[in-house]
Amino acid sequence: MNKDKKPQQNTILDIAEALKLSPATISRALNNHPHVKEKTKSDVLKMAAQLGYRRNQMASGLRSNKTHTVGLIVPRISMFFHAEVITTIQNALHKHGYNLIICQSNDLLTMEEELADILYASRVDALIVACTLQTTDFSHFDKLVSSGIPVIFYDRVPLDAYPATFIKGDDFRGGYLATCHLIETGSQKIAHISGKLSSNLYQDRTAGFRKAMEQHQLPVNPDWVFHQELTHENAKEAMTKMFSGAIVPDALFSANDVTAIAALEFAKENGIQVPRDLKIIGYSNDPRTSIITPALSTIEQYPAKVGQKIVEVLMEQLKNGEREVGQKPYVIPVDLIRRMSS
Amino acid sequence: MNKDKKPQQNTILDIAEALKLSPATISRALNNHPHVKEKTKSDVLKMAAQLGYRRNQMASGLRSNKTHTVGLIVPRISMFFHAEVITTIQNALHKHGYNLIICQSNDLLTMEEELADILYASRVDALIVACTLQTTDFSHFDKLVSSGIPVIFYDRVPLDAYPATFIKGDDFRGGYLATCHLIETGSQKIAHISGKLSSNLYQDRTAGFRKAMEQHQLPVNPDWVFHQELTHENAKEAMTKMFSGAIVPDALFSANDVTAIAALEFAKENGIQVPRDLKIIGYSNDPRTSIITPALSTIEQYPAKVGQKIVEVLMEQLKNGEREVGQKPYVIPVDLIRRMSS
DNA sequence: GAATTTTATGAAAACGTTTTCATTTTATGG
DNA sequence: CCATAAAATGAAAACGTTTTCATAAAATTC
Repeated sequence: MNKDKKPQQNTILDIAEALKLSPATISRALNNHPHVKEKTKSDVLKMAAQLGYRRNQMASGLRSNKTHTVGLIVPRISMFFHAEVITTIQNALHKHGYNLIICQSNDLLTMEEELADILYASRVDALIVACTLQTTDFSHFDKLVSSGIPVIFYDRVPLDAYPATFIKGDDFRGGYLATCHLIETGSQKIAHISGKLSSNLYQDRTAGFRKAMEQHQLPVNPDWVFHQELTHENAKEAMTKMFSGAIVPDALFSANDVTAIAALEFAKENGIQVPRDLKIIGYSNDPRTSIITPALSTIEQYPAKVGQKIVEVLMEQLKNGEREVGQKPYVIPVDLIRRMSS
Repeated sequence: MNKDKKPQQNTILDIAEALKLSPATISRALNNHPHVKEKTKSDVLKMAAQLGYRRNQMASGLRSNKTHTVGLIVPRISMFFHAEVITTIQNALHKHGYNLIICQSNDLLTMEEELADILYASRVDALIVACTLQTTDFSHFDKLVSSGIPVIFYDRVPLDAYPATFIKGDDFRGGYLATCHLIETGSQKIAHISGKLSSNLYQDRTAGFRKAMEQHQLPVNPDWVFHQELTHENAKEAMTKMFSGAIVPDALFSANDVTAIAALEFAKENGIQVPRDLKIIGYSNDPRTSIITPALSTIEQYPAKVGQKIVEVLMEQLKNGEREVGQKPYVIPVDLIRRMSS
């Protein structure tokens, strides 16, 4: 059909020819190299605009080993928190002239490994990762790290020392705040549904929970603490177990919103009044929590701030080349969102 | 720090040397070229694996004008429907060895234009687009189209003839089904909150609405039909207007779920019983609709099917090179999800 | 077994930049 | 105004593939 009219892209040579300059000078001008006259620079820029010139990323990347592309691995983009973080990252990177390749691991370790490999092969300039919940070994990122490619972990980060940068929410404080809130509103028999302790997220949230209980001299009933995959089904099962006992809890701190929602459903189905008989608080401020009846209290994680920080740190590292390794994680504050369920 | 131990990537030349073959043969073997002996192929593949060889995308792309990367422009990845479509697309493309660059227009036309430009410059092999609601002019995609790059529009597609491929939900049927359902459950005075008619989505959904009304010989009250941005606030305003009149509607078909939720909130706040006094149906089957009380009826759009179809059509076009232009849009069926609000 | 076709390989150019090194031009100081 | 330093430009190589064209090796035909 319209195969003939391929409007071939103008190259640096076209600009060179038009201005009677060498391609080398054009390249320097376009890259704002200090050794080129101001007048020449502006001439080149003008001509480039006039010819609709667009740098060929691949040629440029091949020669300079820079792709101007950042990789991102995330469990699932449909998770509200991640969607927000990604949006912020993308908009910020865009301003700095970087592209973003977003990949989903579907929370599978094998997928995460494969993606790390692919993104390494794609020669991304940097990598941003929110790990799988099962990721405890990080050797699949070694290649990147030892090639000097900045790797930034956020949200779900390695537990032990790993030569990369970490940005995380204040999960300990989140757990602490949530639990204190339940206590302050009069609860004493508090249950806790959390995730597998292989992830820093749940280690910290649970630690915050225990700290608050201890501080208020409240006992933690081991039968009311769950560490399992945080699915709807698992949460309902846990609720069933707890509410078939002789003594039942009067409050629940769920380490994510999905399980808090499941718990609320369970309560409704079983005639348990929320918040009168059972107070519930979740984690993440998922949009659903504000819509369900009664609206769920939860912990706000400020995804936009997380995204902002990631890009800030990233640009710093890309500029300075060398990064300080082994430093403390950057911690983004969290806040309590109080609603009708507590 | 660890600058010294950059483990440089092995190239095609390393394989060539190891096997005493020429780089040309290696390249052909890796690309499964017919003119290379089976034995040689397997030798090369084995050695490539052994050396941990990964093709340099940029070199390959520069020479062959293929990036093995597909661009995607979407209003917002946090919209449930789009998140699901993207996930499907990504997983499918991944199996075919393609990368996906996901970009968000934030529903801004200027952003969409800029992104089309950037992705063109990035030499993506194909482009997938869900337009902005304001996009009525599509000339910013002309460059891509006339360069022979497959462009696939989905969900929000151009209204008039444009030489590209379209994949859309059956919005007319969705509007029709929703309205018929309201009528069949006993409603007669049906209101309709829709979006701006600049988008095919709302043209079609509204057309379906009108068709159903006409077929059942019910009048459409023009004061009860709104064409506005489908935000929470606008919906509440519309509801206020309608329910301050002498006659009030007994059912509402909202063209998206956000406004259906807003309408439900309005009803709750004003003591209007749903579904007794007012039946409500939304559109898209957003996760929130099943969680709100009463659960909202809505229209399921099967985002996974949409994603699947997109990739199917895309791979077809990438393989065959030439695409059939000006053909009918591919239409993905929709279904009614009946819940408590109707 | 020579002539021809088919199959498999190699040499070298090409893709569009960036960058090193060399060279020319301009500015500076005495 | 010459010597020198500084600034601006150019020539050419390089990045790692793919691909055209040529050639060598193997298979086929008579």
